[in-house]
Amino acid sequence: MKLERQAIIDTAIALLDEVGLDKLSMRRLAKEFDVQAPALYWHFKNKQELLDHMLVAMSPAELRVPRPGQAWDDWLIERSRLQYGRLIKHRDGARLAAQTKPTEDLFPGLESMLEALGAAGFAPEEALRGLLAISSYITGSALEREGARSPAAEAAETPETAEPAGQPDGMPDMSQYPNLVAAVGAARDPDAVFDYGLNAIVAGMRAELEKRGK
Amino acid sequence: MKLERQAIIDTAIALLDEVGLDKLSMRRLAKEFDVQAPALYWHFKNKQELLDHMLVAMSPAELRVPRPGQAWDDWLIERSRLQYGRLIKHRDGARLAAQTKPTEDLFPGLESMLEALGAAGFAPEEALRGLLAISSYITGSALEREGARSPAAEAAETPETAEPAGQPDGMPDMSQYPNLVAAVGAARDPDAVFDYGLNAIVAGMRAELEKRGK
DNA sequence: CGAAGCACTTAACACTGTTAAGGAGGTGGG
DNA sequence: CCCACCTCCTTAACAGTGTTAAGTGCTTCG
Repeated sequence: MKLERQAIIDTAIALLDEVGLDKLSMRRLAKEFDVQAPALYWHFKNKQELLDHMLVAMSPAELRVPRPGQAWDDWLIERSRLQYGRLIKHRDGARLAAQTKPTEDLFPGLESMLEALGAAGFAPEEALRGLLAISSYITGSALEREGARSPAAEAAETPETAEPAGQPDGMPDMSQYPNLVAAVGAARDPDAVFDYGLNAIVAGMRAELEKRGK
Repeated sequence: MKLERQAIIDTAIALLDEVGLDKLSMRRLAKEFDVQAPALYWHFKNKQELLDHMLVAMSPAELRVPRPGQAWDDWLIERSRLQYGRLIKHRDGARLAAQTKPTEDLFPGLESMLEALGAAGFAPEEALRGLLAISSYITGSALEREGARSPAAEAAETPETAEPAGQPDGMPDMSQYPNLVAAVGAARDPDAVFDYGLNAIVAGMRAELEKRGK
């Protein structure tokens, strides 16, 4: 395989899916190209730069603008879902996003989105504020999702059938937490939780727009 | 200083503020106690366990329940702000939260909150869904905030030099991004951005409650 | 033919988390 | 009194990390 910038990025992403972020080392990545680790430093000045570009490669370039005739809120939700999907599609994708500061490669996409929202009636500051809130929410949700499992979901993992066996060691006494037990179902479907908050933020933006429209 | 579990956690947090997450090593922490690094492994089975407890120590134990007479939404917002504040108060606090899965130490707090929301009329699943969304939003926002700076704010400075063999982008020409430039002010005040999304999610919960109340 | 630059190698540095084995200090029991 | 035991820490070491410095073939060009 040829050793070029984009090839390295792609292979690194594939390797990330395979071994996870912790085991993704320069030496391990170099091995994928039958090359010594320092060779990578000719193409990237350090590991962080490589990670940055991996994240950019994961971020959707599509949907920077609504489809023809699509309402701004439908488009925003669709795009956010897509971005969320990209993050959780790759192993440790959110953790990667967490330790990577955004590069200026995102500027063009951001600009297009601001323009689209501007066409819908938003002032640039309003639009950016909404986009930032959504962006934070997306990475936070993806993070919580891949955090092995959310605490409530972990509680749900106790098989109902194991009840007579008593509490397995390490498992706390769930009867202390009746509300939590009753609520566990909500955490079972992380996509629903994500949509819930996403819709709320978009609704907030819509309210702002309507109020100002009057 | 005595070498006890809680003392280690507290010192580790202080050290985190001082040197940052990347430089927070077991050897460095041990030095704070005039002790060799492996001594810490008598108190914690590994570094991750220590990190977990650091995060718990940062999470607010107060406000698990509304003040007397306080409306549920005011309480929820206040508590969320508090938690957000705790995260950004410590250096790399959000990054720490990002690489730490929640432990069951959070169960009691969660249970109290579910109970409080239940008293306000929420079904357990609704309440948990809202809390999870808010929690995601908090860590995501804190993360984005400490990510040095938001992309737009970064655009405001830009003392960068050109890349060697990179894309022909060269120096970012900000005039290409008029909307972004116009919106930069919104990113200047991250607290306002945070409040914006937080209010939106809480408003979503309120709407759900009112709809069901009719 | 020689210079220049690219793309890589080998060797090494300064770290990291973590384990194994052992030793000092105190406590309790026979 | 002495030996065993437990707690808490030490020293030594392992396997691995990101990263830099110096050197080596290879291609391309003047």
